[in-house]
Amino acid sequence: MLPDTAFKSMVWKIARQVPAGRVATYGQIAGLIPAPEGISPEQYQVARARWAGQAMAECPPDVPWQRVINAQGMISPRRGAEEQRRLLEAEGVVFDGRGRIDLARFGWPGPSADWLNANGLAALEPKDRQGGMF
DNA sequence: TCCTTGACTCAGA
DNA sequence: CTCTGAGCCAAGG
Repeated sequence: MLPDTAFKSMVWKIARQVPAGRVATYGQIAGLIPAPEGISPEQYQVARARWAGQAMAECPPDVPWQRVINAQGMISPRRGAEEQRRLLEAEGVVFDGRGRIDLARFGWPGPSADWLNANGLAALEPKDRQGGMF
């Protein structure tokens, strides 16, 4: 589904950096990855978050997929959502009455500057801009 | 070729 | 703060 395999690999690579007990959002992860070849920055800007979601749907077993959630601090409804919540709670993540996680407390700050440099990435853009799905 | 269907996000009411 | 609507790319039927 995703045209660029490198993009998917990058999403997974970043997702693997999220420590237990912390959560990252699709847009946050996608925001660290430069636009794939052939995609205009404008288009990428609005579609990347959905792409990140798509990439997570195909992630290999060694990726802590449960630590990636949507920008509202909630688990995106789908098959397997219950298990995701269980795994997160087991790591110490707390959900409020409506199934939301306080990103101020459990949100992942992002990879270190060193890690970004080592992987040829730029720092997270100021504001994660708007979404757009697949 | 047309239509549907997604692990999304943000602006505006 | 919560809820709604619109924008969005690509694969598969």
